[in-house]
Amino acid sequence: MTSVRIDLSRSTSIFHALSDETRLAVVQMLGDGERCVCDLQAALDVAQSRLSFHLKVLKEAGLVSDRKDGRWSYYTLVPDALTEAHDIVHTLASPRSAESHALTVLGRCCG
Amino acid sequence: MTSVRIDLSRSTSIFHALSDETRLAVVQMLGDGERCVCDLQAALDVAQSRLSFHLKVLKEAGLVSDRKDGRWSYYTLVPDALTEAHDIVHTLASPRSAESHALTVLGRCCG
DNA sequence: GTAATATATCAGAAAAAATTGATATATCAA
DNA sequence: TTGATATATCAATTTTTTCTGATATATTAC
Repeated sequence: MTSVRIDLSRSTSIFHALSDETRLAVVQMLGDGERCVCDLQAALDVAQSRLSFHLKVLKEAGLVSDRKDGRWSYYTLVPDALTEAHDIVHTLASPRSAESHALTVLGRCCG
Repeated sequence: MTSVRIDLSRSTSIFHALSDETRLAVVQMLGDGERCVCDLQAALDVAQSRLSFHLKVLKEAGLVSDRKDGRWSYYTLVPDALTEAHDIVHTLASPRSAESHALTVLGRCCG
């Protein structure tokens, strides 16, 4: 199994992005595929500037990406980012050398 | 594959607990096994009340448990909690019905 | 007993994150 | 062109989180 060293701040950034109910709901909706902001807003019933703020947090954490088409912005999950999050959690659950404070990701654990 | 419905607030609580470098470092150390607070403090070089605060956040999220023995408190990872975190992330990466806002955990994806 | 140690908790300060309402920008429709 | 729509951003405020220093409690050592 490959082993990749990552930094704690990347990990906390991802977890922080996932630590809010509105943002999790967005991620959940995007799990079904690309959505425009207007659809997210209609489904989640949040103020427009607030949704925009949360989308920015997700984007800065690398969890979603966006593209513009006409008047609409479409957001999509970045599949690698969730895989990364998955691997980090998996790694946290596994023992490693006590003296190493750098987090060593163990690599893909499932298909 | 079994499918368990969980709530968003449980998920955000877990992710919030993991969204801090000190707390991640603690989780990492506990990955090797139980540690007393004094050992964590020595290794992480943080103020005592600050470490105590972070341990409380982890404990309230159900990620660690503690036991008292004489003057010392020992903290351990709660293995089920990391498995739960792992499953939640795994679930987030998978499509599900758009109208369901409850997060449906797909179940164990790897041994 | 007294002193030292390990830890938790508390109050206040500081820092960070989230919310709100307003405004700006671009695009499209009429 | 005028007006409406989709979205982003900004400033001000509010809320939440974190940090610090002090104090409290229990345990053990002397």
